[in-house]
Amino acid sequence: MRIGELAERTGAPARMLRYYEQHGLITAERSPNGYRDFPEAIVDRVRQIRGLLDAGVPVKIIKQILPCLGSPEEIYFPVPDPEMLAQLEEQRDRMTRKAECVLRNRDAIAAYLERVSGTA
Amino acid sequence: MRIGELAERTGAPARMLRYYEQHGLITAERSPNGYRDFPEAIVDRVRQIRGLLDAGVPVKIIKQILPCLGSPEEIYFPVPDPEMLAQLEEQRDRMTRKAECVLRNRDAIAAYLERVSGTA
DNA sequence: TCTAACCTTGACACTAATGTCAGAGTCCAG
DNA sequence: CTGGACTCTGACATTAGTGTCAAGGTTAGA
Repeated sequence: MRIGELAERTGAPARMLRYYEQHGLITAERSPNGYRDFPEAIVDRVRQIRGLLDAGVPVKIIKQILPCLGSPEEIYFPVPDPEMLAQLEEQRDRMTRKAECVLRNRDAIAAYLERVSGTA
Repeated sequence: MRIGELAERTGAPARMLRYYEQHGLITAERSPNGYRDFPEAIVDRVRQIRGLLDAGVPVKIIKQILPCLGSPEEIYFPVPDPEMLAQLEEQRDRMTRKAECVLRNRDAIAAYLERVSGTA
């Protein structure tokens, strides 16, 4: 599919799709006319990227962790570089803390809303 | 306490503390010499701010939700503005989705690490 | 008293993620 | 075959969060 359709289906502006491609988050074939040609599967990938971005995970990190997610059959398990493994472990723990923090504060908001609605 | 001590105790550079003050996330008295004078309680507040920022919550939102968290006895429950309540509800749901997304991807990383360590 | 360490404000720079616009090529539909 | 819709690249603008530096005031200690 072309970039317009992908944009429409994912909600990501075409500008961002080019940006993601430029930064190696997604790849696209090129039609003879130079237009990007995305495979169907890219839709989910873009949704995942958007989710991670929205969750505050920066592009650099997403690029690192994307290969570990989805389509595991595509992965070679290419003698995992120990440095990268360390980064992944750190990232995992970081995301744990991040989630905890978000949930803690969400609960605080929820509690506040409870109190207010109870008062009303 | 002065800004240097606060910076040291929170890990936030003094530059950022001024930034937070400028954006209304924290407040400080002023000593006669013009130096900021922070109360003890600000330490936790700054830690909370840092946590939220690290979790990808922008300053604007933090400013909105901070009054709802901590020290509830300080809050007047000032006829909660319905528009703000709506924003808070949206923020709560947003944070739920955010946490889910982060956890989902963290689990994917964890699973990957499991596989690799199992293979090793 | 002088120096070092602290504080002040203000300015400039940078990165990440986006928006937007310009100029040019492509393609379909009338 | 022409106009409108789509695509391409590239450049510039913007916002948030930070880093850093300059020029100056304050203060504590040798």
